[in-house]
Amino acid sequence: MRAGEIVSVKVTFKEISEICGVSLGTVDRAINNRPGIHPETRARILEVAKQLGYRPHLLARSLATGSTMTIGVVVPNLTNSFFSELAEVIQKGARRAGYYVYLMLSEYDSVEEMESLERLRSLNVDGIIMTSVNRGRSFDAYLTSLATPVVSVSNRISKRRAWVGIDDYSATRDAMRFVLSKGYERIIFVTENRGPGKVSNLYCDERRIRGYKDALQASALDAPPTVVSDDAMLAMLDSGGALDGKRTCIACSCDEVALNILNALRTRGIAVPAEVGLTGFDNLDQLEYVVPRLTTVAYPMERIGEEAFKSVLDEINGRAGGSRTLEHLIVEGETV
Amino acid sequence: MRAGEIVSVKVTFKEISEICGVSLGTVDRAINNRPGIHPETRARILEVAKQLGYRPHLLARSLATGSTMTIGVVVPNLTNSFFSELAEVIQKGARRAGYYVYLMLSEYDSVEEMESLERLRSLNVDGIIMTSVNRGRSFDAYLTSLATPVVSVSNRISKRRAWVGIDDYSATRDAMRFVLSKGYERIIFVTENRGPGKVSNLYCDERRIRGYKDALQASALDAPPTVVSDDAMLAMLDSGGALDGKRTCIACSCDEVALNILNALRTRGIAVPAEVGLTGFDNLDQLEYVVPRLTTVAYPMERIGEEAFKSVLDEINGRAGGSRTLEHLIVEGETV
DNA sequence: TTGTACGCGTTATCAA
DNA sequence: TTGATAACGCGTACAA
Repeated sequence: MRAGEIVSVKVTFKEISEICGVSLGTVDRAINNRPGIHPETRARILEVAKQLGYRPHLLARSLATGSTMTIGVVVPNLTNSFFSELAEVIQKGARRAGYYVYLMLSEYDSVEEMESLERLRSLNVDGIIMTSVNRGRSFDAYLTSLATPVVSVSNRISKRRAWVGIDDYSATRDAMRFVLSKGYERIIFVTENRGPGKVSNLYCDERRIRGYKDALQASALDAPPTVVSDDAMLAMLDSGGALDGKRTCIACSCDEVALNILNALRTRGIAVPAEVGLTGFDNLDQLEYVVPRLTTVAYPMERIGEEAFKSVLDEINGRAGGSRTLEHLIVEGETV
Repeated sequence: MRAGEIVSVKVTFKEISEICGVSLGTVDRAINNRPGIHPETRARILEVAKQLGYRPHLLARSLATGSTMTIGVVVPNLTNSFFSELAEVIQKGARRAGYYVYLMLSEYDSVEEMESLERLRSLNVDGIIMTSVNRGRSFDAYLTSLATPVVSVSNRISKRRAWVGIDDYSATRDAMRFVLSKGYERIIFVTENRGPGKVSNLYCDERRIRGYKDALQASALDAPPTVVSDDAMLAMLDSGGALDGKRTCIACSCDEVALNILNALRTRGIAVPAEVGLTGFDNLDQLEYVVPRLTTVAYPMERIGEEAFKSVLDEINGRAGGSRTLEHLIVEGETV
């Protein structure tokens, strides 16, 4: 074995201390750059540690210190790029601050989400950022019982819990007003059907639906608000119920749904926006590649990630995390 | 405090043992369902544990057992949905087997990738799956020094290391043959320029380039193989150098690049495939929303994730992980 | 069936 | 400047 060669044997403070003829405490002082050690001793120990390929045992360290420098991130999936963008942004921010990320997926399943939280808690993560599919007082109490800072993104869990997102209500209302200003006589609101056993009554869905309804009711339109699932919307298109003469716009609760509807419309030979209007929500990166450009609601994803991380970090350090509502913007595409 | 109420105080074997008037060993037998304990004792202990809201301390457990039931996943980013799809698939597979995922991003930076690996090693993950941006014998030796199973996906690291992917060479050659069969007289191959400081000579890029070159050289075409970066390709489009009369196809090393080129062509009013052909590689889910349908190379992402996980799992359990080459398929879209 | 004692690798406190 | 020792929470081998 040559000097400097990387070795695969597990080397701990113990081996180093024996070789150097010092105590564990001194090895610790050298490795972790603590004061109260002779420079020469430190140099000698560090040299040996390097030769042996010493690697700190983070589990042992965390057990001793109580801190893991890790935050948990729980999102429904990575398929919807809203979540993968969010996860990536949080990852980068965390890393800059010396933190790392444990990623868990809930699949829009409330039980899986709870299991994820249990595990993160058992792993002693320092904090958790989640787009929660659970919510309400009892869930909030449960989170509190974790004795770990938890901040939510997008889906508000309760009034008292730190939350970062946009004003979904106003954003949707603004979008609907924009649609109405274009002379549409009817707007159908489409939400995502996530399948059996999956959570459907998400906070941000509700806020968006309310924004839609209020915008409609405040308008001169006589057509009542209509909220349907994406499945139902497709069925309506097939039955011809969607286009009954009135100038109609299909407003989707998120881009993901809007893209699917756009495909369905294309398949059926229905022109957008000539025959029917379409709007989304999120302004996903992938919209860049979709023609026609979707009219949607944009907001700064990077800042959401940053603020969410800042918020957990505050709570980790004993300060109040606090909620932040970020600004939104209507992206005037070509589908309305 | 009511019975059954969730409590936030940290509760360990010690508290439970004191309350129940038994030893730590007995608490362990009850909690971890070990034999050699009186059913009544067990029931009593479990009841108390439940009341107190006991949660296992996974760090302590891992320190004692040496196993974390966690695998590390290192990918460049989550923006390219190839990676987010992969991460999600691995996540699900791991979870089904009782494993969890620690996610790290390398940003196509070889140093960041090494740091990620160091951390995963220090966290004592049981295994690692990565789309490596480093490679070669010395890197392979470094991985071996981690004393942790590492299998690579897509980018092969060395001949001896377990790897899961497709035959990039044949896949690209097949795609090029398909393009040639459509009467194209020239094919330009475009790779991704990941920016300064980022890795560019990836294994799969190289394999695809070779497949491209060999297909061209085996053809009747007199035009020499031309490999350029996406930046350079855009410049060529502006200078008009790309379309000089010959029937040309732009073959991209991945869908991500192809989509960007497609946008560029659209912006410049160049019709696809009428004026120029275009192919991608990966068959990303998001292609579903892009018109015209991109001609590309498809492969089963779920199976790649499954096989990769199966391979690490094998190595974790002391068996040889082994490499697997999965099948690919040319997706005949509308861009050639 | 139950209890004891040691080890996992590190940090932290107190003496020396 | 250094060393010894007790945590941290749990697993495990052995003894009772």
